[in-house]
Amino acid sequence: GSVSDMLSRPKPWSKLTQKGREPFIRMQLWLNGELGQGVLPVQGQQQGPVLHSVTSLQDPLQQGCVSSESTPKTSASCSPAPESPMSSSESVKSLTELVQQPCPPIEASKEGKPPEPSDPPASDSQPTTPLPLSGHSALSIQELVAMSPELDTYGITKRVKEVLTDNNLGQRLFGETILGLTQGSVSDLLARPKPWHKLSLKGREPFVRMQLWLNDPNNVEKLMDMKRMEKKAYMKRRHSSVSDSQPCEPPSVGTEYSQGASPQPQHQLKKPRVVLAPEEKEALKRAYQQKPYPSPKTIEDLATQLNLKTSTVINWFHNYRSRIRRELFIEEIQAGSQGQAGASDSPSARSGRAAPSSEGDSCDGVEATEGPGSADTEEPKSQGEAEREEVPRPAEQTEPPPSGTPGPDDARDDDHEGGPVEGPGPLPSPATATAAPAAPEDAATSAAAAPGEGPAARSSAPPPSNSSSSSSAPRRPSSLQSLFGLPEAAGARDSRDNPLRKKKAANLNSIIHRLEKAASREEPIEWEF
DNA sequence: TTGCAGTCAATATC
DNA sequence: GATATTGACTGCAA
Repeated sequence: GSVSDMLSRPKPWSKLTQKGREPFIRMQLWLNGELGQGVLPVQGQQQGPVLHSVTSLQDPLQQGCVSSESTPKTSASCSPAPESPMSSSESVKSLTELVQQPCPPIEASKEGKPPEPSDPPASDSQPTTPLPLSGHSALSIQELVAMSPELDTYGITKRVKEVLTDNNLGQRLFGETILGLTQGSVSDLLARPKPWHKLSLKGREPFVRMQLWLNDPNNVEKLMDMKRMEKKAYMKRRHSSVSDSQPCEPPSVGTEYSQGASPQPQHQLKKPRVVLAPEEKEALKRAYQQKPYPSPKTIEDLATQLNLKTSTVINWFHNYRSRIRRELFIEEIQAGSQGQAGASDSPSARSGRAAPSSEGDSCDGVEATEGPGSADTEEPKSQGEAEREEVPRPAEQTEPPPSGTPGPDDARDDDHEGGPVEGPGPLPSPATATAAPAAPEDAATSAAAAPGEGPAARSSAPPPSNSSSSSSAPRRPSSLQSLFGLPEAAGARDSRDNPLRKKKAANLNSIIHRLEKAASREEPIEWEF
């Protein structure tokens, strides 16, 4: 409990008593690998211990050791520089410099063959995950991450994208070689980087790796070499398989399967990927608009109505929530850059242009369509998707309770009280649902059940007409605005704003949900919106 | 138990 | 062929 508390709500150093500082010193030492068994007598070390490992880290990096010289696996070539005692602040500072060091022009040099990205997770004593490109030992990426200053994730990804495209390097290669991630993850990461402060330690790792890679003067050259080698290997394989007449390509799955004889295990076990039909997605989205946090009952109902597995529905909600959140992050960065306000985030914000990952569908089609700044960056491609998504805006339905009532339950239907969800059959019309905020379940599931239904009708339908409705309608935008620091300007009603508003509203629901949870805990909490 | 972050990997799209 | 999307999974924290 203490640990949890300390990790989530650390006090500033200056406010800590001598005793209170102790755990932090221990943590710092532990991060540096200097605290082995936890038996360190810390008393009186307020000055902060020496962080040798950090100092040893930077040298390899600065010396271009990030990726070892040609003979890969020999970490020897990059032996860390001699340690020099350094105070923690000094260490951190130099690390900061290291990681933030501007990225030098990319050019080529010679190759270092990266160790396979699939480094096994390390154990405690042998600090973990070596930097992919590096042969150098001493440093674990975790250490670097832990000590790393705030990085401009957006800027980093932007630069990485530039370098990759400029040099015609693929995400797959980059991901597998440098980050130890798959192509899809890389794509996602590059398109939708989260702000540094929203990232967990693990989530920061790829960014630190990218930064290090950017700082490596030979980065491109090394990747190029990798590429060449891959190609060679590929050709080789090809040739050999051709000459063997029996290509090693996977046998047609279909035939394999039909053979009852020896059903091949590996393949068999693979579950086919579920692909949700557009109507199903629409229905789920509608349900989400109603309830971002549906109760198990609602989920089940949804699953039944859509003929999906409940786990699929659950997963869908998880993914959707989390992706919506991410969309918001980017928008914060894009939109908030000037309005310091919401921007909260990393300095990254500055670069106004965003490479908005156009995915129309992915997150509600929510992206980009905001009015002011982004009009020009708009991607027509997603239009269609976004368009069809005139779903009711979540906020309209799940508006935050005007007063501190139990209202927030709006965002989550814990109890399913309202619940005449039943009947997979003809469901209550969406309009009904909307009009009856009191029966959230109903709303959610009915939303699912009426995919084709004109959402417009609903969106235009009077919002939960409670007393505040009339005033709240116009008011809502502004509250959102203050929450997110995003301009909701004039055209608020303009349909073009819909996606953005929906997204914001959805997030608002989520916040409400969390607030609600927090409220029940009665602990002081710092909220970050 | 629930929600989330991070990721994989199949599939869709460019 | 490269990149984007997205359902599923793992591990962790509350």
